[in-house]
Amino acid sequence: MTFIRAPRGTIDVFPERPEIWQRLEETVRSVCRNAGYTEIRTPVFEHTELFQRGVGEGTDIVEKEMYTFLDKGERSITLRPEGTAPVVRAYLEHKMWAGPQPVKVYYIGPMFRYERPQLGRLRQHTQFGVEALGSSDPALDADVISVLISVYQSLGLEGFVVRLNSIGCSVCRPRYKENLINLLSKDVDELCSDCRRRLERNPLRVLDCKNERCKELAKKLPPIFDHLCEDCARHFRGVTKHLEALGLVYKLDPTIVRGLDYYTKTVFEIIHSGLGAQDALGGGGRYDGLAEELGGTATPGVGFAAGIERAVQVLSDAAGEACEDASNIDVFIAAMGDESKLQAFRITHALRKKGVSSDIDYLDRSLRAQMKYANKQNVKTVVIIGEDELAGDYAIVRDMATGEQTQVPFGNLIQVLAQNTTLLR
RNA sequence: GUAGAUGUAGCUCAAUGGUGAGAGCGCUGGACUGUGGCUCCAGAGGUUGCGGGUUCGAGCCCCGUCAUCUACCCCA
Repeated sequence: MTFIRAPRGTIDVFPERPEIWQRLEETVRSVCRNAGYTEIRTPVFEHTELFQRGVGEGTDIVEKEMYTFLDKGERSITLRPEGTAPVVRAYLEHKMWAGPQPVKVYYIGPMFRYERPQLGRLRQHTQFGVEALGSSDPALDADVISVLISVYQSLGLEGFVVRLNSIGCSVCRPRYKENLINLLSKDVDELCSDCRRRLERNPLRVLDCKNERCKELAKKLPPIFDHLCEDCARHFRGVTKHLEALGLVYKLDPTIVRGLDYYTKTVFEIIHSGLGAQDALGGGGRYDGLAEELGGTATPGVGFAAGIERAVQVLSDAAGEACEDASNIDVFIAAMGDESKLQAFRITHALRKKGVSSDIDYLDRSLRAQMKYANKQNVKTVVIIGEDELAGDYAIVRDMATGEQTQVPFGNLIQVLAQNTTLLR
């Protein structure tokens, strides 16, 4: 019988990491609340069609990365690979367009993609994100971007860069693509094999190829900024104007494209050098055509998604081993003998009711071993109870930092420990 | 889907094709019948990922397979 391991591309979060996760999630919630976003929780699985239509048939996500299966009712179900399409689905399904606009929501939850795992890439990972629906105001694009930045700033993270681009709309993007194809087709033989494929499927991707020769050719190509239609150009100027009004630093980058079909106009990424090849902490953009694509009323929207695991990675690198010595409990009660142990059990539970975290030995260990254990747990105060103490109606309270011990009558013990603990905290 | 690297104790790693596969850390116990950290002693813990092959003999060489890591494609 072989041992069952976690499936490929999944992880257990447990050593010191949960603390970073909690801090991150709390920060996301408070920053979002502060900016007027309310939480939305959508299902972890949806009808496969939602992603086929929303994310796009030609995308890698839909083409080869979805966890899709038939349920017992023969429905095709897919574990959500991303959060935007489900949120837009919920917006349409609950007729949120009939209420006050814009609708600003945020989410935190697991996403699933069937990929080969590597640094910063898992099959189940967690994203937080926001979506703002019902307005095409460029100020809203800037609002969304500012939330993303604020989360990392609030966490004290440094060294991230925001990259910004516009990929136009259904009017100007096809024209630009056509232009690229014309310009590149005479150099087809010089492109790498990937780019030759890209030229047919998504010419914009040639712009951010890592191949040296392709980069040279890409440099000669005109940036998309020069080819935006009047509407898109004006919108883009609006976004940069609002970012600058907040003093937010960004880098214009005509090479960023995005892997999902629904993006229009604004697209952006936030990257960090400590992440390896997958250097994006998060990314997003505007998706003015998505609601209609899903069969609903036309509704503009803008949002982003960011990876929790990736943020945890850079945060824990930054923190180093600083947060190692946190203890789980305030007071450990070491006891010898059946009667003392029963007394210790009572005291432990009485302490917990007072808000003092406390625990006892469950392995019938010697006093020495119990002390050793308490020390390993970084407990600040140990209470010692044996026959002598029971007979004398007191307990020994030991301060583990100084080694000082005092005798405290059982009658005062709870109160003394409670006071002690608040002082030590 | 493709490529490379790596699989030996709980962890990090040793071991020219040759005796019974070792060390450090960790864990448990003891020296100290009732007092942690330091020190010393002892103990537990291994199908060398799995399956074949070559060989008198394989942890080591060969083939296959699985897993992990990193990278490509692409993305959080």
